[in-house]
Amino acid sequence: MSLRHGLLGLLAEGPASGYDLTRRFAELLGQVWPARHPQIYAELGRLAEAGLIEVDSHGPRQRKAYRITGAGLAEVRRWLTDDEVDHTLRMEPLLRSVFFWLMEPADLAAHLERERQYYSGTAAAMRTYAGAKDRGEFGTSEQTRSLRIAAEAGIRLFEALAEWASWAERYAAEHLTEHHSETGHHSEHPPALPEGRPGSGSA
Amino acid sequence: MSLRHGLLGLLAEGPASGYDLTRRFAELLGQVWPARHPQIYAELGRLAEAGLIEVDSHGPRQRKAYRITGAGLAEVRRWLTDDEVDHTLRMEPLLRSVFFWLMEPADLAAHLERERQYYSGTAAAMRTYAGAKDRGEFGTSEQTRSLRIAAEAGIRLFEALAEWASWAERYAAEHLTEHHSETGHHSEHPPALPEGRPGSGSA
DNA sequence: AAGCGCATGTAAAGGGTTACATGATTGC
DNA sequence: GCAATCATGTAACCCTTTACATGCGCTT
Repeated sequence: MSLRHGLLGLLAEGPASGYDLTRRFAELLGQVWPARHPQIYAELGRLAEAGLIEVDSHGPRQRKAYRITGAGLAEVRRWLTDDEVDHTLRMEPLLRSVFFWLMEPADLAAHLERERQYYSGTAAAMRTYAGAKDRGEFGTSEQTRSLRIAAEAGIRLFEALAEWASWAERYAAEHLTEHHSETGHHSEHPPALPEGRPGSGSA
Repeated sequence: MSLRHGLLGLLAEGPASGYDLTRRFAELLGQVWPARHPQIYAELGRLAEAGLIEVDSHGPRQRKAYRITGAGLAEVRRWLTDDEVDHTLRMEPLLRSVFFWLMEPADLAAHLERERQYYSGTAAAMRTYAGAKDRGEFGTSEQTRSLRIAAEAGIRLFEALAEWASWAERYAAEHLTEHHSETGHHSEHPPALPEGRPGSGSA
């Protein structure tokens, strides 16, 4: 459960309301840790009850800003230094790639081309953003420096994916097109499998 | 909900039991789409009820293998070609990176070094695996080719992350160590929070 | 006064993990 | 016979999303 710590981390920069945090999460963290407002409001309630944050001010409309407490700040720091990193990755596009052999070559080529464009577009947007930071357009605070590091990860990740998609297009064209019908028709049942394999190893 | 389609995709290769699929998910897909056995058994039940898979055979012990149906095969293919790709990424290590400014420089350096090792180790393991595939050690079926493409994504992704961690170590040493002390000394407590900014916009 | 965007929430359902429970077979 | 492993499942809980609901304040 990292949403808790993500919220504490953002609040470490200064007071903010649930609404602020929702937008901040979407803009800044949406790419690596999505969170919708109901979850954020609920978590803020729990954080307040645990004494890690407290109400800072009430503003116009029903606006309610929270402030991090000493205990809260200690807790983010404990998380950052002591808690084990969870390397679990969940990425639908890569799950799909395992099943590319089930696709028609033409569909696969189109798919990979769309993916390539998506990744390189995202990488480009991040590169632009990082460039602005490097020119000091967001100041030179330590928060900004951290964000610059995060942006660099995004750039490298999405560039790697764009290059992968491009590589995969070529690889598939070479290795995955067989005599595969030009008719658009394909066999009802895929290659029947070696039956059984009850306790077989795999990989 | 991609677990459903992941299971169908694996079953497209041939009949398998919940137990087989659990291990297959862990070995093959654990890195991009984790799934535990209770979730898998539950989903298999739903898939069978929906007519997308059916019981193929009962084996020793209580083993119960499923086989994909024509409707199931059509459904995976529909997913692969028609369903929009969900690019949502969830990656705790990158979430953390946004909050690096809250860490002691020494702790951060240690953290980044551990991360670098983790990523380059994982990339190396995948490279070895891909090499075996390239030497034809797993045959030359279309399934194997697909897996080779997926492995390539893993290699590139983890290599990119390893290089990022290495870059971040240098960047942090240069930009994130306060007055850039050559003394190796740093203050006990990082910058006290800028108070205030109640209703401020963000980003 | 109408409409939009701000701002906060609740309810219900879905997806996913952890812990618990149980029985069958194989190998020693 | 005993232990290890195969194999399946249930129950409870937690995390996350979607849909619904409401009210305030600003602009036109």
